[in-house]
Amino acid sequence: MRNAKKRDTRMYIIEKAIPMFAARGYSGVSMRHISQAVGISAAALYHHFPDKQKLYFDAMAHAFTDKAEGITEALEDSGTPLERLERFVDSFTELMGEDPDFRALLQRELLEGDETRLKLVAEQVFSRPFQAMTALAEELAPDCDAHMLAISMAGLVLFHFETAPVRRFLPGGRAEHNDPKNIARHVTKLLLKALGGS
Amino acid sequence: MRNAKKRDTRMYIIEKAIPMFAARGYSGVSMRHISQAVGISAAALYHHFPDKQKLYFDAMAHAFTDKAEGITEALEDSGTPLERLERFVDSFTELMGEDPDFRALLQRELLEGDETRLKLVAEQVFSRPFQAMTALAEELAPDCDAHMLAISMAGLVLFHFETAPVRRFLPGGRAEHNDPKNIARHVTKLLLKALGGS
DNA sequence: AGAATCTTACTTAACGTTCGTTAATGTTCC
DNA sequence: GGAACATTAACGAACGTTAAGTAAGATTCT
Repeated sequence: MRNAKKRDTRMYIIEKAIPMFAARGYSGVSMRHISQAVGISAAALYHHFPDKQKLYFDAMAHAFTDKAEGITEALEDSGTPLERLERFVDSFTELMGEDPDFRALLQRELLEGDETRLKLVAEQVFSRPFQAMTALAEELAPDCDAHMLAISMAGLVLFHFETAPVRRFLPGGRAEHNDPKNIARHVTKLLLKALGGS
Repeated sequence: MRNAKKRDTRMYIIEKAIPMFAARGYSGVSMRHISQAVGISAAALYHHFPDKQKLYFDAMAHAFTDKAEGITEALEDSGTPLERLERFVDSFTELMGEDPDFRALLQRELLEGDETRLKLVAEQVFSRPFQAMTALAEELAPDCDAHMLAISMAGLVLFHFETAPVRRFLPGGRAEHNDPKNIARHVTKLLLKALGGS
């Protein structure tokens, strides 16, 4: 099948490109770098993508698909608000721990700030889970701004991953602080203290 | 004075380069871009810096100097632990709000992960205030890991700035959520709930 | 069925541009 | 006159991208 072959190569290119863009950013990765990693010529990339921008966009879109499902489920499943909070922290931490490329690409998008791509990220990836997060925030702390509390819940988890490379040079930094299980436990404890005893 | 002149130009280059590197990253900014912004030829840059790497390093070092002072003061001044916590959140939020380039450069360093530069950031910028933060964390919640709690305190503030470009596309996002005063108020409230009623 | 043709997925070679950097050459000021 | 600070011009390499050609497999025609 010609179509199957083409789609295979196309997907293989995307899968090779994702960690490269995650590590070195859009302008830090050249078409020749990608072609070398894939094992084809640079010109061949243009049979699958019209230009570098589209390759990057499609790679990012692929890296972001289906990332929100687990989080949304954890939030929308039955249980008390506090149980759902705990499940959210666990699943969000697990997601960030097991997919560093997703996290890096996300944070690069936040820095780079291209409007089109930010809108894609917001609407296709985070809109639904974030809505569930604000709903949960509303239940847990009606006296807080739900939007801000939802952001705080996510940031609390993400920042521990984001700072991992620098924390080993900071006083008291130990390897176990990078363990997703410990991160989830710490964040859960903190959030339960803040929101549990109302 | 020839020395004064040279240092003026050198400092002017650095001041022009900082926002460019913050916005587009190391590989997204060329020597010609910088020279154009400064108003001299690209070759003239090499009278002040041996190469692009050094220019970037010096620009980063300059962007990071004296950033920790205000935070350290807020943490080490007298007062109850809760008062110091509140002052820390206020001064840290103010710092991030008034210097977006510093924040962007910091987050780029966390992503890019060059060991030498990360060590500089850790030791020259964050070592002392972070030590004060862990000391405060120890006082506020002896049952928590102080290192992790200090990271959480910082991440709680930073993430609201980091997500600003995408939050306007998320449900419930409003402009007032980007106001440093509101961010500080929200974070303080949350942390006081978690750590205040022990 | 088998030759002719078309399509797909790739190649090598090259394009014009931009990159970081250097060389050679003024200019300015003590 | 000699540092210090700038210029213009150019280097080779790498950039994104295009052109032209090829090998193989599918499709069509007789």
